Amino acid sequence: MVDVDLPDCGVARFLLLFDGPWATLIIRELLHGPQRFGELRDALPGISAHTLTNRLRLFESRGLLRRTAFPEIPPRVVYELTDLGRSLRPVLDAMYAWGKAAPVSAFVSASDPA
Amino acid sequence: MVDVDLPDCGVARFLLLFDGPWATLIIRELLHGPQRFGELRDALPGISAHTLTNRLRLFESRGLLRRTAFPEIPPRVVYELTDLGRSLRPVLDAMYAWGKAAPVSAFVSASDPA
DNA sequence: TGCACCAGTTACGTCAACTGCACTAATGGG
DNA sequence: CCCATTAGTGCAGTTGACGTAACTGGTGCA
Repeated sequence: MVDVDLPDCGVARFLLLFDGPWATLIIRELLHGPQRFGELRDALPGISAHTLTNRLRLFESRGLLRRTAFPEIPPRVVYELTDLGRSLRPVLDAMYAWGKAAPVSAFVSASDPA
Repeated sequence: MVDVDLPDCGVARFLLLFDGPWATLIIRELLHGPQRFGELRDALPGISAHTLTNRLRLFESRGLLRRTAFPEIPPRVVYELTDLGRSLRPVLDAMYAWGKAAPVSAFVSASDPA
C-alpha cells in the first residue's frame, strides 16, 4: 500500500517531475551557475513570473535546488542547484546532443512557420 | 523570417517534440523492438487508443518511426523505430539512470500517496 | 510627495494533452 | 445469425501547465 503511484521505471519517474516545457529549461539555465530570479526570467523569454515561481518552489521542495534570500532592499534571491540537481547534467546533455543532431524535419509540421 | 519558432537550443528542440507524459514512454517501448498497436497499448497502462494513435502518427510524420500495416483481417499494424528514433536511446538511458538514482523524495510531495 | 526597484502573489482565463465511451470495417468460427 | 478479433475514429469532457493583469512591501532617490 506504499508508493502507490510512483512508477518503477526510471524514465517514467523522470517524466513525473519534468512535466511542462519550462521545468527542464530552468534546470538548463541553472546548470550555468547560480542565478537570481530576474536573471532566470530574462534568460527564459516568454516565461511568466507565476510559472517561474511555481517551478522553482517545486524543485526546492524536491531537493533539486537551494533558494537563498538576502534580507536587503530591494530583495535579492539566488537559486543554485544542489548535487542532485547538478546530477541532471548528463540528461540535459543527451537532450541537447539529440536536438542538435536531428534534422529540422523532425521538429516541423511539413509547412509550419514560414 | 524563416524558422521563426524553431529554437536554437537543442534542449528546447527536444522538448518541442516530447510534450506530454506519453510521447517519451512510447519511444521507450519501441526501443525494445518492433511492436503492434495492441502490444503498445498493453505495455502502457492507462494510455487511451486516441492518444496512442496521435503520438504514433506524429512520430511517423517526423521520421522517428515506421508504420507497416498488413492487409489482413483482423488488421495487423507494426511500428518500429527508424535510425533517427533509435538515436534517442542515449537520452532515454540518461533519464532512466537519473530516475533510478534519485531518492524517492525527489518525486513525492511530502505526503503524497500513502 | 512619490516613483522606481526586485521578487514575488492573487485572481482569473486559456490551451493542448489526455480520458472514457461508443462505434466502425471485414472476416473466421460456433 | 451472431460474436470475437484488431486498429483505430468521433464526440464530449477533464486536467493541469501556463499566461495576463493588477497588486504588494520597504527603502533610496528626486
